Amino acid sequence: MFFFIDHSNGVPIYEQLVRQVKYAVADGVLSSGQMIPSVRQLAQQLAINPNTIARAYGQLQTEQVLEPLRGRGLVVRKDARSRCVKARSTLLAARLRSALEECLQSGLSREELTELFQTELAALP
Amino acid sequence: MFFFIDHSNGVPIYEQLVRQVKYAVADGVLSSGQMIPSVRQLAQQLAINPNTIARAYGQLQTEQVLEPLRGRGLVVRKDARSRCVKARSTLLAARLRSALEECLQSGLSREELTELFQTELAALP
Amino acid sequence: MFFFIDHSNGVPIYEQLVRQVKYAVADGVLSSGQMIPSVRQLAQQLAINPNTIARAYGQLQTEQVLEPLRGRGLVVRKDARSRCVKARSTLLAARLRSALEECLQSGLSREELTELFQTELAALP
Amino acid sequence: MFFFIDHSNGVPIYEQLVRQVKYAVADGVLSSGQMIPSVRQLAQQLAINPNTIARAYGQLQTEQVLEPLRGRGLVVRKDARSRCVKARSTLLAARLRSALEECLQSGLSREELTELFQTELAALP
DNA sequence: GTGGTCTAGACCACC
DNA sequence: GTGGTCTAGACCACC
Repeated sequence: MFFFIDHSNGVPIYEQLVRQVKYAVADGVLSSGQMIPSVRQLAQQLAINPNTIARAYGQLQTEQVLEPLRGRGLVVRKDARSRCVKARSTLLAARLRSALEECLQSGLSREELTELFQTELAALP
Repeated sequence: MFFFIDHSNGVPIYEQLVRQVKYAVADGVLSSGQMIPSVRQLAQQLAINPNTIARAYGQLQTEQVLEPLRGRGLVVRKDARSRCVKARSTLLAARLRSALEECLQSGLSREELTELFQTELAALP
Repeated sequence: MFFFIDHSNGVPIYEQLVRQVKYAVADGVLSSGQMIPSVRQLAQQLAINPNTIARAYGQLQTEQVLEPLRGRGLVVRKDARSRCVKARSTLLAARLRSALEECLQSGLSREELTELFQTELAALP
Repeated sequence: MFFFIDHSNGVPIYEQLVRQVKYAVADGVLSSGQMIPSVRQLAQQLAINPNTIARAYGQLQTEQVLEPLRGRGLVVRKDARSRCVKARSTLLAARLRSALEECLQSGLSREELTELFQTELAALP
């Protein structure tokens, strides 16, 4: 699977999972009707407490991204993609905006910030 | 004074204070030898518990940004600025980088990301 | 457990704990991966406020001696020993040096000081 | 004068002064009947709050090391020397002992400690 | 007046 | 269960 957990960045693990599932659906990597890994399987794979996975999956059901397939597991809802695309925009914009705000409040000029953006973007794989 | 506390963003208050003091020193808003507000005074002004301020000030001493004038208060160390400029770069770069990483991992292309950056930057005051 | 708190020597309790944990790791009494007592447990055992323990544990994380297993507790980092050996040397040398300095500045000769050292060392259990 | 104040070692300034006066008397650098600097003069010279000097001098009177010379200042009592020699022994022995105790408790062997002692002693001016 | 430490206890996220 | 943060308030040394 394609989930990456960062144990050290302070973002709750279940929250990282929720986001990554949404991103995968938005991006089409996970498509409607597709089954996602079982709680146990993913817990083992990521070496994470099953409760944490369950919590993420629960939230994704509440947010109408996943739905249970009677006794067999969870699948991506067929109306999930547009919802996830929207969610992704919102989440990313908010994340980026708050980083930019901190930069400007720290005294960085817009020019310095733009330069920093380009440097960092270029440095990413 | 020029400190703004966001009680809702999950970042610990003492951590927000530590950063903002560093930014202020880096930016020259606080300069060497200058006294910073007393624990009690700042606590009252920000409506925050004095212990929380003291914790931030303690950390800033450990990081050699502030030094005590025994019994009189805390001042910015004379060698603090370059240290804070460096710290600011590190902190902001890390913050921005992790936001960009999330954007790219979510499936956004570099072009979309650059566009998002410009939109968000333009929207900020 | 093997921690001893001296409430009367002026050294902050959390600082005594930080040192003793470092010494225990340096000495191999605590080894990598080993869990340390929980905040509440140690607080009860030493009849100390949990906050004080938490403060010491927090500092030990900052200094990369301990790391969290989220939701389960704190363990000694696997690279902590060499760090603690170094820290122990530094701490003890500084402590001893400052005692020796005071002795010499007081007018004691090196011979008298050496004699005092031997007497005191012999008197210790 | 021959007083050295270390603002960074945590020992209260007045306590440093009290000790140093006792050491000077014990060592014969200050002898009976000799006047010591006035509160104001010493405060200015050491760039220290006069209250702090006054507190140290007060304690030295209580401990029968100094006595007032009606309206003209403080002098070393004529019976002060033996008292100070005794005090010096006690103070230095206690200081050294507590350093040695910490060393042994940290896991250092007596041999390592003796070696450390010799190294540190040799390194002092 | 200043900061530093500690206690007591609440609340939180995570597991 | 775990640690982390914060509030409230006491007490201390120092100036």
